[in-house]
Amino acid sequence: MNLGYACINMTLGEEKPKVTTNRSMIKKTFLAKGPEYAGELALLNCRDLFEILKWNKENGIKFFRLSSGIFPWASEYDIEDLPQYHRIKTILSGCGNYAKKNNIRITSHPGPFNVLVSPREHVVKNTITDLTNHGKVFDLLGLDRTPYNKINIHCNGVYGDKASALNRFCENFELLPESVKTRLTVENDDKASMYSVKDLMYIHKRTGIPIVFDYHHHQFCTGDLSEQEALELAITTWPDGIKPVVHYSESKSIHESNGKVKPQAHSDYINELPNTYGNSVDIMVESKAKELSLLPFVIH
DNA sequence: CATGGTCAAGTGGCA
DNA sequence: TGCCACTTGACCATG
Repeated sequence: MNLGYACINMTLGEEKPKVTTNRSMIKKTFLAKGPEYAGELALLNCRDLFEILKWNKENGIKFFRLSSGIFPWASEYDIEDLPQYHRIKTILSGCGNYAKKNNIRITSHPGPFNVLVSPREHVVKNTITDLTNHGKVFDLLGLDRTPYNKINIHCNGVYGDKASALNRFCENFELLPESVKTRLTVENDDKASMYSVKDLMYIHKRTGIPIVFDYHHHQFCTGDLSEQEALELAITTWPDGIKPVVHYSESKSIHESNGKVKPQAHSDYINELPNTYGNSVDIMVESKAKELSLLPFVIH
């Protein structure tokens, strides 16, 4: 079992200059400076990715979620056309080799704007663009084309007709490139009206993609399954030889005894690890304090 | 140099 | 109707 954290390393983020893979810019700046400047930021982001991977190795952390912001404004240009492309390619290749050599699992979680179930054509088109860029970056890293290196999304929409939406997911899945289809996973939601693990089984049966079980979300959208039932149903969707991933976080409102905070909000730290009921999984911990929150649980 | 207002994208839920 | 939360705070104009 490996514990992972998402996108940001707080420790390195406090160094000067700070180590981060999230350099970006507002639209106005992108329009003024163009993809060339985006490439400069991407190059720095990629260099810092290597620093974070080294930190992870030195601190016994073998699971990390890559930021979706590593290439700012990636939807507006082709990564291959950046003037820094060859340098970026070399660096990412080095990052991927380093991760593989040290058994660091890298995954990603593209944002809520990715809506493969949308009835609106331009939304699906934008989704395909963003997911394709994630697949490209994973290919540049030389990561496996399997859900070991997953690109994980939510459905992100119901439109009052879940069955139709699920169908659109499966139809639009076929429009994705192999770099994405081979890595894509889908995660249960944190709203009762949305998709439980049970709902997502329809997608798994039609496309074969695995389901990521989120413990925290499950509390708000059970699909009438117990935690153990939902977890183990999700686990059945993973291919042989690839350890399933689960997401774990604790409720901020419980940590702070504050009823005003939405129960869905994540806490800074975690008090415990989830019950895996004896199953072997990798656990992505989603907490505000990032790597700091999992250090107490990491065995060196 | 610190700080606060503002920031690409889609959707659902809530005041 | 408008804000917030979600993958993740970070950018940048102003003082």
